[in-house]
Amino acid sequence: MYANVIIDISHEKVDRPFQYRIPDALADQIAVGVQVRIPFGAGNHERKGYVVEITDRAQWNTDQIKEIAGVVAGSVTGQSQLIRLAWWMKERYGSTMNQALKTVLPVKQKVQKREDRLLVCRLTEEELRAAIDEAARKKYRARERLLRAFLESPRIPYGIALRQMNLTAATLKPLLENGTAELTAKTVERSPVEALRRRDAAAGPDGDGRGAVPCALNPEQQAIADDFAARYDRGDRQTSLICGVTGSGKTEVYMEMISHVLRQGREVIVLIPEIALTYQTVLRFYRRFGDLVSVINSRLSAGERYDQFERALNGDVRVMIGPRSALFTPFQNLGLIVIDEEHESAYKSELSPRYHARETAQERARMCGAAVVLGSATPSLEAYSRALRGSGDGYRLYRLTKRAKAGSRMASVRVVDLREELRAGNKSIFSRELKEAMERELAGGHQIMLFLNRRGYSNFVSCRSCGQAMKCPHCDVTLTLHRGSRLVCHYCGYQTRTPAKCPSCGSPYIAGFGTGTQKIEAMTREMFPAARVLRMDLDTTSRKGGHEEILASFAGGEADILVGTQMIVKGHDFPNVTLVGILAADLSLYSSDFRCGERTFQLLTQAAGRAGRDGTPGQVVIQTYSPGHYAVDCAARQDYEAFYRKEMAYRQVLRYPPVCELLAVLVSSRSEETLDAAAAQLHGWVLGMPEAAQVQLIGPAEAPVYKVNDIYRKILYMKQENYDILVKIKNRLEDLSSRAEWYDRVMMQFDFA
DNA sequence: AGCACGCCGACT
DNA sequence: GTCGGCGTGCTC
Repeated sequence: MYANVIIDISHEKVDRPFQYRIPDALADQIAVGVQVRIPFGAGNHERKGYVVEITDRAQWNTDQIKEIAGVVAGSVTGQSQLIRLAWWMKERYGSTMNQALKTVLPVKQKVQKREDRLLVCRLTEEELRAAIDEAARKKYRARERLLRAFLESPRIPYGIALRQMNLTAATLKPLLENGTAELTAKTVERSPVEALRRRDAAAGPDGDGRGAVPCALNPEQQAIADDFAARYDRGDRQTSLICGVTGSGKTEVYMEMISHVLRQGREVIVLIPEIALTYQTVLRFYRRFGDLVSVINSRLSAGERYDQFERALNGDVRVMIGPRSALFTPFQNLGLIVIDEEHESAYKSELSPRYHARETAQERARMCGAAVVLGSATPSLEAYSRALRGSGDGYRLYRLTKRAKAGSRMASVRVVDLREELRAGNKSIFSRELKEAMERELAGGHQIMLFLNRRGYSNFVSCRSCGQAMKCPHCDVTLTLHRGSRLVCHYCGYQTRTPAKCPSCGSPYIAGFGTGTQKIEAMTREMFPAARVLRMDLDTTSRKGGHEEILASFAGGEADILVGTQMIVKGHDFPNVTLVGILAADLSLYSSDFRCGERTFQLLTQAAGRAGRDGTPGQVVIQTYSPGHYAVDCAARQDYEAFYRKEMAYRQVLRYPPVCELLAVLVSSRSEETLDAAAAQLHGWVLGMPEAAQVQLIGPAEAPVYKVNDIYRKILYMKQENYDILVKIKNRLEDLSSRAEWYDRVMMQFDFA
């Protein structure tokens, strides 16, 4: 017997199967998907590879075929379906087979015991605060950070997991010696399900966990679940799109569908964007399905993730919840894939293969006869247009129009024109209307969320004399001002201090511009000194668990105002929030991405949905310089249909997806001349192809950020209704460029939008 | 990717 | 005469 093996080298030249003999001793261990050790090349160096096929036919001179040296310990067997999925991904997204296999097949890492010891603080709160002040005064930065972590740790009073912080022995030792802190042998649970069980021991799942007690659905929800079940039973596997406003109870419908599929002995994958994958979300599934549920998230180590996959393979787990990568859970009899918040951009991978979870889920489902259910309050144009198409390759559209909770009303939304404010002499970041509303709600003892859509816009420093902005020496972007006077490049990580004099004109008048969350927080405190303000952004959540801690403390009423970026608007329930302020709706509106209108609409709609969910009427104030823009206007009116028609018209005119397929070819090089030559040649090649007349070519033009890390970048776009034609062109370009003179000095990346 | 083979310049 | 530069080509 022979095994066809993909060698673990991501290079086009060796990205094809190599055939090896299976020694008798290994015959029972080798199956498709197994990782093997094989001698490779003239030096017979041992490398790893994936078995992708087993055959009794030698496709090579038998005397030249080498033997498999061994099986990599603990590799997964029998996932031929995932191998086929990897092949499809390689073809669809243009990666190497090796890269596709790596994303699809879990690899068993050394299962390192993650026995975190707990560091417990022995001080009272008062003493702790004093100790923090002292550390701050003496400028013991590491110690201050550690002591603050105690204070901010709500789960176990003043206890933190040791590995949570990068502690140096020098910091820790004095604290242990003077009795400030103590190390306990108690381990901290790493597996989210373990942690869940522990934290929810009292609540427990309803019923016995197997087909447990369902909660009552309203007639609308029930009708959808029934229709789905009927279709499922007669083998109809058309993709479903559930379109329902925030709070309309999509999750209950998913659970009913999941129940139905589980009863047929099949398994289920539920995809949720990482950012919404919180304790509360998972708890709902756990309550319904108990031990059948498992969760994976990015915080799990590779080994822990593997453990969860192994449990799925053994049948110990039958519902897997997780982000994009959970799609590759090795279930044997997968019956349903649910993708919640289908429109989220997190479903598109940034790494090669740059797959989209929605498309890949549909392919996986097709392979094993499973159904796909998508859900969103603001569906992607791709999904909604297919839902409107109906039969054929269209989706089955279900609508949830009522809010599930009785008495909850939609928020009232007001749009404030910031240009008017400026004309009226108000230069503050708070419009008069927002300020008044905030004062009113604070007086009423309610909570407020302030949302800053900061993407693509942040603090920068410029010279007031010559107007020159401080730029990264390696990239074509302005540097972002961080805490203190640190200037950071968000593309390459370059850091510097704010110079004392302008580097181009020598003027000492240098100042920060723009508005970041830190600044908003400071201004909020200034304007409302009595209010307790909490900030949530990348800086405050970078620490593990920081995200949930902040949300938990806000939900617990420990603050009146929460200031933050995108992450505060994603699927959290704060019953006491009656006012949501969107400080600058247009910040994401004018980027160079053709989806910026869609993103803005989704973000604003979601932010607006945060207010007034529990019977208390909610208000939303949207501040903007573009009150007339349809993305802002439609979001204010909570009118998805109107937005869809406008946006679709725009895509139609400019032939953007989903009207057309779009292929972006990103070429980059250290040398501008080489880049120009390569881009020009690519352009020429496309023009010379027989399909040239049918594709719309744009560029090559400089990429939105032309230089990153001292590497120059250009983009060439191609539009075509027929996806296969673009793939053909892509393959031909790859082939031609591999023989080009500049091949090893130019990077090429293909991305299907 | 890595490693061999192979064909031309400055050294014991 | 030989050691070593890295250009081209192959890997089951």
